[in-house]
Amino acid sequence: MKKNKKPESTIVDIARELGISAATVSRALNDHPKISKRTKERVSQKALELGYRRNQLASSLRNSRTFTVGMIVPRISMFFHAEVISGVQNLLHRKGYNLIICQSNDSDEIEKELAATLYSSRVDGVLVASTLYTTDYSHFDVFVEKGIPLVFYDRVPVDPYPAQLVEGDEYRGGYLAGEHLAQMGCTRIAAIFGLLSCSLYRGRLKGFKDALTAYKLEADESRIYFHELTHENALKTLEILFSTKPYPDGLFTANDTSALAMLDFARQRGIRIPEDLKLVGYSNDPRAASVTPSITTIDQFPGEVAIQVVDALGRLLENRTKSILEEPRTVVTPVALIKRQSTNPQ
Amino acid sequence: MKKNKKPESTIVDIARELGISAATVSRALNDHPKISKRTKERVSQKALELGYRRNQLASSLRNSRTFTVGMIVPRISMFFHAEVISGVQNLLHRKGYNLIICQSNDSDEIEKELAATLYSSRVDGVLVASTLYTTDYSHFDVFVEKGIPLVFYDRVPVDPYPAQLVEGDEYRGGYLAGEHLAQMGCTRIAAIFGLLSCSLYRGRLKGFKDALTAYKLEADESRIYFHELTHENALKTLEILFSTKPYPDGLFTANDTSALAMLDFARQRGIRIPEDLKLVGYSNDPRAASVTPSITTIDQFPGEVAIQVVDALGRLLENRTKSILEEPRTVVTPVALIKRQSTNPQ
DNA sequence: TTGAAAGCGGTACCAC
DNA sequence: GTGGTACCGCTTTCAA
Repeated sequence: MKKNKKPESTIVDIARELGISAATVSRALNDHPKISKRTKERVSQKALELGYRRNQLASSLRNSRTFTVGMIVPRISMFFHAEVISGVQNLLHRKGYNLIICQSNDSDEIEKELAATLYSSRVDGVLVASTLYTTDYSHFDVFVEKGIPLVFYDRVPVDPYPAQLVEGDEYRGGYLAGEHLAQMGCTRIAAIFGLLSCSLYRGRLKGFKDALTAYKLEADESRIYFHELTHENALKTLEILFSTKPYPDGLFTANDTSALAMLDFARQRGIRIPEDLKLVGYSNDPRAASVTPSITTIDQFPGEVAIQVVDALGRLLENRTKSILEEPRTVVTPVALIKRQSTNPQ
Repeated sequence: MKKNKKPESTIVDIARELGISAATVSRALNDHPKISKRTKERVSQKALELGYRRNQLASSLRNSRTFTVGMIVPRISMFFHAEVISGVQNLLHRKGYNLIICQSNDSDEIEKELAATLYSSRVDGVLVASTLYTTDYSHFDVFVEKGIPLVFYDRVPVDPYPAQLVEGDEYRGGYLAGEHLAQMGCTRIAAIFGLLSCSLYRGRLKGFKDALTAYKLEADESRIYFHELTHENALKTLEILFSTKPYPDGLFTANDTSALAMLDFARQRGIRIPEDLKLVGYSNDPRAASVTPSITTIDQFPGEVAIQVVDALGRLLENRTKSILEEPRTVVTPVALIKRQSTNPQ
């Protein structure tokens, strides 16, 4: 099988064939107002004929615009992130932007490296959901310094950082969960959160505590655990929680994976849900709806997050060309309590 | 807030400050063997000092290599694809490649447009899981003609196309499903497949039929349905399937979403699973494991698919630089039957 | 071991 | 309405 690579054709080729200048071809292809209709037609005709396709690299180099956005997430396959990425990609595509996707695998080392790569690629903007462990955000400084639009979402810097933020309403999510458990009559409410180095869990914890206080149930610190929210970790914690009576009668887990672990644990130990224990998760993972009992959880509306993220980015991209200044701003996206069987005693 | 964009520094800046030529700086940064150690040190020192970061655009334009791979999938958030993308991104990152991710939303129009965009971006290679409706693959011809590595996976061209293919073992998946239902004693086996315009369902159908034949159960065409595999469509079909007795006692659905629909339908109609009907899905969606009864399904090992895809691409990328020819080849990735409660009568 | 200069493909300013 | 030309930042051949 012979490999006969067709050569790439350039505007110069078109120009030569048509006996006009490359400048004119460029203008024609960009629908410049001062180029005659006839020339435009001849050019686009010839472009088609030669199979010409713009070399975006050359164009970007010249214009300092790549029409490419970089995105860093912890893991692409996490339900919430997959949904956000999907939404973001669709919205960006409509605006004519490409999306370079990177995952940090929750390693701040990798995150750092990815930031450097994205900068090298001269992306027009960057979207970041940082790792659980990022406390030093200085690897993003380069974008701030160069005025490159930077939007953090979901997991955002805890300390002030000069970039746009799109956060879920974590406080409200935590509050709704705590309130719901209280309203359903729980009095010994336990909770499992992720590490407080991450913005997410700070807000959820605060909301949760405030809700208990509001319902005259003081949050029992000894029943609140903090660790990476994996299935295994959850099982270990549950083992402890259910080692001494009185057992908790309510549990809030800051993700659905941990809530699913509780279901497994309950089955194994003969704990009835919701009769003996009421359970609330977080994220509205599809599995939460399909298990029996289905799990009450907090929806984060990833589609809405995507909209807000792209919106914030869009404003920055426009302002950049108009060189208007934009103050760092925080957008808060809604959450909602999805009531299901795990808290419903009938 | 003042916007004091730091200017980008280039190799020319470094050269000027050091009183050497840009050529030398370039070579030093690329660790060229003939540059003195001392010069290299001075250069990298100064680069750090000036906050220099390579402009990958300029480099790519010059070298005709972008170290960027484009990927087109139907929907990023579909479980299987999210997993593959995740794997692919991690593997490509190790090889020093970026990943531009695009979704066709199962529209062949969009797919066409995306192919053009990726070509314009001069990606070094392209990975595609095409739409359910793509029959004309000519929008990918440009990659073939220009010798740009092209790998189809999962949903691959049905007719011969000169590109690398990574396919799941659809035939075996269908066979395993049919065989399992037969072995569990089903005699009136129904099935729901996607449209046969898509490579996936052709293979699954054939395997399924062959299995039934092997077990002396002729596949009853009137119990086999073909349509887009959504929850709603499945419910409609089930309504028909369960409108006249004798009801089916086994059902194979070519995705898990449809199997989940069957569960809903069964609950609503008082059909007991697995007692009255045994059910097998496809994909090993996380929900299939968590529902009650849990659903027997076919695992597609997305991680393995990712490995094979990147492997095929990697070979092409290398061969391209060595300009060795590579014949179109098909890699088949394994599938496995995951037995669960929906087919287990105890 | 290093420098000068051409050029990757396209764009935009300045002329005519 | 169109052409000439410099230039975006980096690489590489050729020469020294």
